[in-house]
Amino acid sequence: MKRYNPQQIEKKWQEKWYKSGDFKAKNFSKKKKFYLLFEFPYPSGDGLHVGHCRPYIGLDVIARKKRMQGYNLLFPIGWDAFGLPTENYAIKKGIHPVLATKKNTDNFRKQMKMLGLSLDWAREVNTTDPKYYKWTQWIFIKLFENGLAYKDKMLVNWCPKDKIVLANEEVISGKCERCGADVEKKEKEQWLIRITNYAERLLEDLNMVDYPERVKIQQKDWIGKSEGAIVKFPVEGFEDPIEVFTTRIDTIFSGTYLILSPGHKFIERHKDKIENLSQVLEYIKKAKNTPDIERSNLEKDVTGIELKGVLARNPATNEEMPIWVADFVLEQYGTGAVFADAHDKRDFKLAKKYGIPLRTSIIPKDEEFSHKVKNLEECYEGEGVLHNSMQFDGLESSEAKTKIILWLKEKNLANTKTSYKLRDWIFSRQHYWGEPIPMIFCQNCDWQTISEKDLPVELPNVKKYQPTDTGESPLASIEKWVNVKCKKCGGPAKRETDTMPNWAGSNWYFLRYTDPKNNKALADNKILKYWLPVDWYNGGMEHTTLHLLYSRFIFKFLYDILAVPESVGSEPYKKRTSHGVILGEGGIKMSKSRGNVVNPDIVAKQYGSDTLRVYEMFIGPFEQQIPWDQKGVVGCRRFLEKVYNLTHNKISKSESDESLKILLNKTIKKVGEDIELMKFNTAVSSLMEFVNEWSRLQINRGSSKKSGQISSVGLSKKDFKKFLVILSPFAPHLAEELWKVVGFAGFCSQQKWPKYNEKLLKEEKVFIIVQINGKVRDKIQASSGLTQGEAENLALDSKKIKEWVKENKPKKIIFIQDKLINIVI
RNA sequence: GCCCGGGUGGCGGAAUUGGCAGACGCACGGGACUCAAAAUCCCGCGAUCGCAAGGUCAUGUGGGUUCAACUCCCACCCCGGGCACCA
Repeated sequence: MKRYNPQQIEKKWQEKWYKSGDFKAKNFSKKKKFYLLFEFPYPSGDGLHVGHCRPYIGLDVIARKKRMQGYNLLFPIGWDAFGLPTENYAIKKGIHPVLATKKNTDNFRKQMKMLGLSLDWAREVNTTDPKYYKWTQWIFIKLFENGLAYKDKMLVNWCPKDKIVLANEEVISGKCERCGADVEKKEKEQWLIRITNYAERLLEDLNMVDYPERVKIQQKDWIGKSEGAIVKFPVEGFEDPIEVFTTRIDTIFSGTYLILSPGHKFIERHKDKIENLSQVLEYIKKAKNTPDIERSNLEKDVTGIELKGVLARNPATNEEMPIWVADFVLEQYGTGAVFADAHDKRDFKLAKKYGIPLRTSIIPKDEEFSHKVKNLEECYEGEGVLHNSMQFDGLESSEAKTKIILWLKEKNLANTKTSYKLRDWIFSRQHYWGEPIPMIFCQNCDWQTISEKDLPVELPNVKKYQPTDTGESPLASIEKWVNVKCKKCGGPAKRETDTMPNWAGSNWYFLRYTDPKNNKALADNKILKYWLPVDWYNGGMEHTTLHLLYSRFIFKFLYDILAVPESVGSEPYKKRTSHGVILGEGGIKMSKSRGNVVNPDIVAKQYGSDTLRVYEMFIGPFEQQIPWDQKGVVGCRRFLEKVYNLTHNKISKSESDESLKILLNKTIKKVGEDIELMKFNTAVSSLMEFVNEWSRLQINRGSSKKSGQISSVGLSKKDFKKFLVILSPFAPHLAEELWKVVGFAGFCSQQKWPKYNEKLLKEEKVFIIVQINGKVRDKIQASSGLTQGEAENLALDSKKIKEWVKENKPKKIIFIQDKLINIVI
């Protein structure tokens, strides 16, 4: 008997598949299109580990099934290859990043082919390819032309170790996302993108898409919409009032002082009126130099300083209010100023510390607690009933909010206002290995775009890839490249030397897949119209607030400027799912430094790619984190061997055994539904159950093991075909091999996905659970479809039940057909 | 602090959404085959009492709803993730 030898089988089928071109998507095919997408990888020097493989395999299972269901499937692949790791590697080894990228993508490609992924390799894209980033630059130019890209001097997050400006998104609790160093603040000119213009649409349009609820919630939280009011606080002897954003205008009557952020322009503008200016400036200087990590430490004592010599007035009470500066008030949010009262912990703390008067205006429901609040012993931040609030006394917070706004609005002292936490997107990086920003600066004519015909602005060769200590990119040192002529006045001008962040290329790559070779547009309009939107996009949870939000934004922008056909709609991804990370054994993160990385090449070499695929799907719920278990792999190998051994014989029966036929039907239904829900683990286990049953049946038929010729019992040719087809998304190589061995025509991967027979799902014989008072006491076999009366008779007839019931009369009987009967005594 | 997940055998996990808790796989124990081992196959495998039939207890903890709770409600504990002075 032949032995299962995946190493031999797999290579052969991979070659045949890729040669046949079966996985190529066809533009404008009459079949229904389906665009299935996973996040394209960053080709690191370390290669893929088993964790990366999980989403690829999962989506490949879906892809193979969809194709069998008759879809014209687009399942593409590409490389997100700009970025720091490659640059750092270049710096360290002195190898050009282009070469390093080539080496890494070659390795990734080899690994992915080894997994038998049914990708369309003809549409491969690479973000570092000038033909690709020409269009990334084109998008930037369009952003600029539409007033969405601008340069501004600002305090940026500066990583002193990586010497790079970080986006807010790249700062994780005050530390650099990449290297973990404490992030500093530095003032720099930066390109920014007005993503904030799209805040409302990015929020609102979440209603149009099928994303997991937690993804939507994270996006919503990140956008951080809050509705409130701008209130004007007049300042004694000044024309301009201080404006304050608040969501709690119901507490306005307790506002006893104002707090400004250290960078508030009021201070600079009215410095001559501030009596203690030098102390104030010192405080501000200190606050600005405090790293965010310390500023955001809630345990920390609050600090502040009063602006002596200036006073504001509460527009509701008309009382005088001292003006303070405190570092916990943020410049970037709202108006950079707040009114302070007893209903905010920080305001409360600050007032207690410096003896600023406080007053309450909200009473909580709890009576004992409300005493403490009124006596200013405790700070109450919630909503409640108003007091100390003149004509609004006795109102609930929610009602008071609308009424107070109306009242102040009439006096022109307030207006409703919506605020967002989302900030504009810092788009410059001072690094080599990124797309050059296609802009030129002329002293006389200001910033100008590079003409479209001169795109791409290719990355020039440099001697050193390190960023400079001044924070400029290494491009700045190439004078020949930097100095150009202004296209307007012909005078001397300079190129922008900053490059784009990683996200630039990944914002729109899924558009390029539809038409990867186009050199007239980022993609042809008709082709975009055919393929878009992406029907199903899977990716990691870590990209929810970064890549997913950015790419939705860029897509909306492209939609607005008609670079994307209108019929497609303004959301790029119809459905989003996410996968869980695979952890090392023992549940710790897999990482090179821990030395617990499992290489798929080694697993595949030992057990075969199909085993690796099946195991990665079987290991646990797809969207959940799961530790790798090397010992567990063997179970999947045994399963495939069993399939191989069972079928490596003549399959000749014309009709399957009834029980197997029924089970096969159930399995077809279960596997199909589970794949759609990404419940791959239970799909695999139901395939295992089927194979176990089939195998058990053969052995019971008394076939001789000695002869090594297990006669094929139980499964007909027709049903065996169906089985191979539903197995094939998980173990495509084995399915293809057996397809051929048994002598079926064509490729298994080209077959139709089988339909199950609804009639066969209902079993004729069922087990009915008999319970006494909700506890299982017996199971009775009966034909399906029994009525309550029939079931009752059967149940009460049973010996065991008789013993339990004895003389007691049933008080109540609950009956669920074909399932359960519960006798309450 | 706030917002999401999650807690089930020795382990990874199932459980049609309120109806047999522990499918499937690993590990482990016993047996068959073998001179022997590996491989393979069969049996067992939550705890506890019992020779057994069978009983009792058990899904993080404590309460509740229900004929019936892993599933629903309330309170709490623990683990993972996200946000974090957002006015």
